[in-house]
Amino acid sequence: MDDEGQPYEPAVIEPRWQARWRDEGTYEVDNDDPRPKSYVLCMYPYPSGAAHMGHVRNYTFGDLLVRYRTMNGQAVLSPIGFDSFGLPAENAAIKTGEHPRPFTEAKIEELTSSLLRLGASYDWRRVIKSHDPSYIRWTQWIFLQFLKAGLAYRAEAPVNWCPGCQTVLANEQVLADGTCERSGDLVQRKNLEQWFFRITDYAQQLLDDIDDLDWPERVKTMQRNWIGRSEGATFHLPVAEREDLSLEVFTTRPDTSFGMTYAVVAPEHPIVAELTADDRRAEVEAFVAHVTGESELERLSSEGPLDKRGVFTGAHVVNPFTGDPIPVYLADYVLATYGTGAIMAVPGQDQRDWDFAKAYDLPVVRTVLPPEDFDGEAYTGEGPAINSEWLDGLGVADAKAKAIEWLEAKGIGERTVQYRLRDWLLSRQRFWGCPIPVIFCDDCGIVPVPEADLPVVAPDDVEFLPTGESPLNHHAGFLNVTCPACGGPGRRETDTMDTFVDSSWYFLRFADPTDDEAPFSLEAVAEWLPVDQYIGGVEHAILHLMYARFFTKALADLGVAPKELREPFARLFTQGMIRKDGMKMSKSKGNLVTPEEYFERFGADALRLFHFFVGPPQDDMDWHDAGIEGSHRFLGRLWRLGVGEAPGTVVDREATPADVEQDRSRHRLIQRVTDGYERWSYNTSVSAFMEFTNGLYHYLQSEDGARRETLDAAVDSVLLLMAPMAPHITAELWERRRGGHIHTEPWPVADPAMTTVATVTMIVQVNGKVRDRIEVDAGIGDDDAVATALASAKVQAHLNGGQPKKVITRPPKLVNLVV
RNA sequence: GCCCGGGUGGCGUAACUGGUAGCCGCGGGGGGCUUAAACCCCCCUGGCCCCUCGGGGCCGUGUGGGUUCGAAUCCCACCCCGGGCACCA
Repeated sequence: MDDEGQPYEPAVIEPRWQARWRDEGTYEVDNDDPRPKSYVLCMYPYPSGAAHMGHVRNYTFGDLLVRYRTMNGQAVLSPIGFDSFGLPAENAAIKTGEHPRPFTEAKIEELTSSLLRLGASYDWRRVIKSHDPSYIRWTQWIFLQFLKAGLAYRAEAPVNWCPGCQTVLANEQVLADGTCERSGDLVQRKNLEQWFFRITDYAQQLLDDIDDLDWPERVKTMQRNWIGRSEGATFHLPVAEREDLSLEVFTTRPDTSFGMTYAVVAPEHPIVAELTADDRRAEVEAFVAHVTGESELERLSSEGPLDKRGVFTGAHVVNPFTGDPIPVYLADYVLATYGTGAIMAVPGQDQRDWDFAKAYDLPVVRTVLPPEDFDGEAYTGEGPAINSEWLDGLGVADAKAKAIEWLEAKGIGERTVQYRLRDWLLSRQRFWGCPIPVIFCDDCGIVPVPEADLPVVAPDDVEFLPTGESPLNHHAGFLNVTCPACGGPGRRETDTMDTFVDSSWYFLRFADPTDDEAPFSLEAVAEWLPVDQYIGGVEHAILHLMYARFFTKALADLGVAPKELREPFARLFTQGMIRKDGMKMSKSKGNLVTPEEYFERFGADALRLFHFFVGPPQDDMDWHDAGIEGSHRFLGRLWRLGVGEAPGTVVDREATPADVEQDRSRHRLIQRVTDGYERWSYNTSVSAFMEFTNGLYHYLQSEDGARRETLDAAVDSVLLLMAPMAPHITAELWERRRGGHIHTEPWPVADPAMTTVATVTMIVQVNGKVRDRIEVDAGIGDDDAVATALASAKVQAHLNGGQPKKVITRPPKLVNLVV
């Protein structure tokens, strides 16, 4: 590039435009904006410092949509916030003794500057931070509404205790191998008083409403599986020789009840002590002690011999179907928390029951006739009932229905539905979270903090203990309060909320972020919600999305949110993960790649373009930066076109057929790119830009040169179409060429008359093999197509003088001659 | 084990409803510009074979079958990779 040229310098132009968008409030929208409304939201980030490539990918996709829809004349709500409570800040505090707040705020600053440097467009007036007292206040207020409505409750529950984090974990935070997702420690089991949200009240709604969501099918399936609805029956098995006692079981296969040859109870089940025969007591107690002392890992991984996993109680219950007494066992694989904590065992129809029966030498009775060629053990398939008296001959579904009718008629059981979904345990024994706003009083019990006293904010003068225990437990000023009900001495709850609580309503607050009368106004939420397009990582497919859906439904039912608002996110897009060397990119693995160096070397536009180009946005990608330079190179080509420094000749003339053809390809580009943006097919859109730009270089260097008017229209169209992808370079070139602000220009529209092509390459096949390609008129008919095909010497050579037996025509694209 | 995705050049990918497989880019090769290099511009680039150098033939989308005039695309079976769930009664 010579000194007189106008070099492409992203490091100069990008910050200038970023400052301008922020200072002018280009992407600020008011709630009474008259344009059609659209709400585009990327999942708000945990502020861990400067952005990494995962953030870049997420916010780049979101930003394209915001800018694209804005150019399409919509008022786009595009807010950003920070999920700023959480463990990393607290762990840092424990290490350094510094309070998590300044630490967190510094991280927010860093992340904000990365987002700005990326060119992401937000309404910066609406920023939300979970740890901000004005946000804490309303999170606590919502908690109190849930408490009032019975949706929040306190219960003693076996919990997952992480010894490393000194805290309780939700089931979701325990990995499949029984370790803590954060610390990697082995999770233990412990009984503690904890706060829960009654999400199970909404299990059926959460399940039903999945159907209407425009979400990836994969995510919908995960949610359905997580809720895990199963239909069946619960019924009572009277304990033999104990008039007063019965064992309640849940089964999905009441049709197989005649084959029930024993029953199994969870070791933690309250009935165990009463059930156990005296001569078995020692052994049973040893077993229970062993099982409850087991870590989650040991208990779940017990795949070995079953004879160590159960114990006979010495008691019998009566199978109400046969009237026969059957033995009762304890086994570690029966869960106290699912169903009734006890099961009927039908070894003939359930493989696990079969295995247990074999290990303990218990009888097997088949109640469904297996097919003749069946050579397995338990048979779980379809077939007529056998050995089942009045059910014999019925198919599975009919037998189920009849068995349930019988149970209900006898008054010993009923049809029931069970869900795998558990209530949401939200207590965390942490400091850096939203305090749970209740006070314990010896006289009044649990007393909610009066709404006027909110927010309850953790004190600053605290000392972080190396044990990891929350300093709130030792802060007298925070701990000791007067009971708001009786004025007597009270003690504050020191647990804080799971950070998923904060993220369960932030998208509502964005509609009305400074409201100090309510978490948000009904009107503001009605204007913007549901979110039209939610964008985030697939790792949040289950928990965050489930909790946010629950909150939305509960808040709507409580009248806090509009009653009609049943779902928070109408459309969801889950982008793929970025991996490095086959591993998930994460700070803890130390394989984070940050965008800063690329901003410097190639610019934000090149990095953004690379993310669009590298592959389909929903696919996982392995990080490699090989393509970024290519994106930068392409932007350089665009730049030279834009400033008139691309090689070739430009002339003023009346349009020649070649000029018209060039302009047609411009219209096809508009069509192709617009379609690509709608379909999230960004990689193909970039490829269309490159193809088109290559075409312009050829056009310029062609013998006749480029017609100025045609060329200008082509370049301007590319700039407009690329503005959502590469907002800085397009804005800069537009301003230099045309004046004004490209991002407030209307989206270009293709002229349908100009998107068609005059001639098409027709392929001619002989017996399905391509033998010739002939340029034909796009409007060619069957007969002409065949005639053209037969006229081809190449085709004739392959026909060997014979006549085709069959001719398939798909004019103007194809003729296939079959000999 | 069950439920989803996905296997296409050296690499990332494209091919929208079955109709030219490999667009675009990376990497590689060649040429131009330059005193030189970088940048930039142009051309070539799936494999094998033939060739009169213009081209021609065969093979080719994880494997094996099938449907069809025609299959990367649809069906069956299998292999591999990724993700989710996993004693849920």
